[in-house]
Amino acid sequence: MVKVLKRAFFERPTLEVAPELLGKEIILKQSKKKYKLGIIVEVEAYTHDDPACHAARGKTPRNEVMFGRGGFSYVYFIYGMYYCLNFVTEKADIPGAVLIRALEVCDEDDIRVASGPGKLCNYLKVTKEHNKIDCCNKDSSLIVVDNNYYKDKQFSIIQTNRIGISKAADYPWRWYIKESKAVSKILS
DNA sequence: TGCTGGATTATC
DNA sequence: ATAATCCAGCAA
Repeated sequence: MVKVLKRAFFERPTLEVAPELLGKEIILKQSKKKYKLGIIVEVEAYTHDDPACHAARGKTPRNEVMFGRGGFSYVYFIYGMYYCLNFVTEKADIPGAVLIRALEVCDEDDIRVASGPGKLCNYLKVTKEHNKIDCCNKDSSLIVVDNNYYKDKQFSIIQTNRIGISKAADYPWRWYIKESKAVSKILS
């Protein structure tokens, strides 16, 4: 039984949603019978009053989806070669999103094939075509479900600083699962 | 219209 | 430490 995360899960304060996404499972449908799965083990939060947020200086064609309802995907292209996957949070007109930074995969030889925001999109084959998908609709090609490997296990969450940004670098808005070997980078 | 730098990653 | 490689956002 697949339990797709509901709109109400995403339409809450970004800082509450972000850590709760840890341990949830992303399912991406690549074709009729082909799926890619991954458990979220690392996230970062970006809010409306956050200088590092793409939506900080108003609505643009790129960040438009962040101003809509929660539960939609926000995918953007960066550094000329990578895509990043986010889930929109908060109710309509309040921009906010959670960047998915790492997934743990079970059916691959390399447990770190999706350990980084660019690598995970490469693994799932996420592109700009996956922007603005309603992930609360069970028929969508991209959904987040509550069934997962960590669900019935004891796991601890580490909260620390975000990675790779210059603005508001001191905000402790990155969370990851301590026990996972697929976390992108452990700061010491 | 032109320029700058980025929510990255692999490699030197 | 730096190259790879595009394009959004802003200045003019």
